Amino acid sequence: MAVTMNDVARVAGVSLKTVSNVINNYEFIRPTTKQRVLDAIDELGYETNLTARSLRSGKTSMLGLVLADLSIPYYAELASDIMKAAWARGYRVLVEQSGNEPYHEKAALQGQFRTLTDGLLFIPLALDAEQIIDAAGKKPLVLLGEFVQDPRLDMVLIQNHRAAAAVTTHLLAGGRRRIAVLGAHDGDTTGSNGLRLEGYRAALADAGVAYDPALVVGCDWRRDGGADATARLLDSGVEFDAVFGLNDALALGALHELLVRGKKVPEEIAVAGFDDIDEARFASPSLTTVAPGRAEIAERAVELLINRIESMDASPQVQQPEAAFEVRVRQSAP
Amino acid sequence: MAVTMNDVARVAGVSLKTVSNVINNYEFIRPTTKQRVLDAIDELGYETNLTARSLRSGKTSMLGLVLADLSIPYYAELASDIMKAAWARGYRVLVEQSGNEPYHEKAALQGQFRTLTDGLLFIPLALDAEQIIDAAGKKPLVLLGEFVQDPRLDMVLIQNHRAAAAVTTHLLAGGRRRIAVLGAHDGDTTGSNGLRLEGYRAALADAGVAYDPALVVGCDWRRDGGADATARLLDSGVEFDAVFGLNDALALGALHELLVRGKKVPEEIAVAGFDDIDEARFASPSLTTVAPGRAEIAERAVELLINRIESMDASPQVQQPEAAFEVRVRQSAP
DNA sequence: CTGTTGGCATACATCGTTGCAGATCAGGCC
DNA sequence: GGCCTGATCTGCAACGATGTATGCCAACAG
Repeated sequence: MAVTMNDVARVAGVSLKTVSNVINNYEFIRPTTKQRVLDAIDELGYETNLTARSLRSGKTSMLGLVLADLSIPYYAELASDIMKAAWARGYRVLVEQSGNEPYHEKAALQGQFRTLTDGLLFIPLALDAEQIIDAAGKKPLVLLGEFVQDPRLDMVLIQNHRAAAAVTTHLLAGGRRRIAVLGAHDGDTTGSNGLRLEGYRAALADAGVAYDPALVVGCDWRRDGGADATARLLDSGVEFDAVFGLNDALALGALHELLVRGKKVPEEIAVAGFDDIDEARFASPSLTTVAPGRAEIAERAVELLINRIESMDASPQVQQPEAAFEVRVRQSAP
Repeated sequence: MAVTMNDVARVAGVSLKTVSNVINNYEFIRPTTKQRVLDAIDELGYETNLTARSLRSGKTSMLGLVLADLSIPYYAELASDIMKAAWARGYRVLVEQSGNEPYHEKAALQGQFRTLTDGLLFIPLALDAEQIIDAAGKKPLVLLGEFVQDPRLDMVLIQNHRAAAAVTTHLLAGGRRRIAVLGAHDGDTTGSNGLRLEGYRAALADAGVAYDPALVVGCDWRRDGGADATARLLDSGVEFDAVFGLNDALALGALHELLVRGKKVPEEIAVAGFDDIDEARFASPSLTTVAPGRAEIAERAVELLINRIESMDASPQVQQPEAAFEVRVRQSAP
């Protein structure tokens, strides 16, 4: 039913392969022939069947992207950047939502899904490095966001530790001494939660402020997690003059809860987050946070992955570039 | 290099076609044979090459989704729902960002991209019905969100008019009489902007409140558009006691600007939006808005599209189901 | 006139599957 | 025994493109 190269060839009066050559910009084609083919393509409305091309060439020109859920703003914004970066290089992106479940993450790493892509960008949340290495096939894989960090894997690093320290230092500079942390448990040292918590502790130590585990509250990295944790903190009677949400969703949830409880932000309690999602600028008060270099992360990750794809053999050396971060000071913690 | 059915067949000691039959759950296979094949698949780590299957079968089991940008929360949340609905039916979703540009929208409708999908979900922003019909190929197409509405096209309808009227009525019931509208120009009657504006006017008329064009401010449907428009409104000296953002981003932008300017919300000025994005619940004050039935829209659209795909010939009748809406009353306009 | 070169076009095999049309074989029935 | 039925398995030809090898012809050198 669809128009094929064969049809075009017949109309143009050339062989099928010549049509293929025209489409692929083969050098040695007489201009007149080329024009005849192009006219035929136009006339018939021919479009190359990418499926067939993929089968023959072994490349799909698609990248897989595995993340928890697009309804989470940080991932959505990152996905948007990634798609633009990939597009600019002639690749499309096939998104797979893992829902943060190990089962789905593993399925995405192994599953048939992989046969549709030339390589995979993966934001691991539930699996650890060992499991990822076990599950991953031989196709190129680049990790993002480093809940996981491992010398055997390509990844683009967020400077969790230093960025978190920078935010904490900013809060300390504002005179805050009792800074609550939302989204980690006392003792976490790995993953984004652990690294950010460590950054926080390092900043405290630098400033000579004591670390109080009572100020550290674990919860889901979502708005309602942040709100709940803040409520618990307030109810517990622990004193604090600032809240550091380990991501913006947590901070925004905290902000909401504080305002509901009649606390003045930032006068009584300052609030800071991590990620600089769009929403942070428009919260009331606007949210102080740290931008982890999202666009740069997307760009680097896509670039790294495509390099791996297009030169499979070369450079077996693992790469782990770091993105630059920047503290964005706004009203919630001036 | 990759393991193929042929390899599996050799190991299992059966024909290639039998392997295929096992994979496709062909009925008449001796259990022992089936087991032998499954064992071989396991042993070799065979995975079906979906590209080859697509070529042979003519189906890709992928749906295209064209929207402006995933960094816009409403689209991201809708995309997430659509992907889940599609997944549940054995389809994947290939997202294409149009950036709200006619050129990109047209490319997405026609381009080679379509050869990778069995059908398309399309949220048109820049093209009108005529252009869409011209550009679209013969593959199934379902429109969402109806900036465009046309009897020749399948689509899932948002009840723009009635939902906007309901929100307006809610504001009126709260005693507001000077309700500013952000995101439409006086006189708009088509598209989401026009339909929502008409709903607003209808509600005013019902309540016997005069319509004042000075209260209607056009702008980009984004947070900063809403903030700017609100600033202009305040500066212009026009009196108003409520703001109705034609989507939540506008309303949140307005909310932000009002608070920055020291206005009390909702005491002095009430704010309401449209979409019920996640963020609305966690704004401070939380945002009154109308939920257009996002999950239902996603579900219906995917269902409709897949029905079209799987029975191309049947039911040439255009379908345009309507999703149920619901006003969500929160603090910004109690 | 023959041999070589280079531009241009073609034929054929092939990528990994699935649809179609048998082939084979055991069991049941007359 | 011959024939039919239905379960089980197989071979061949596609799907629509591209890589490789090669053919053909004009131009040009010897």
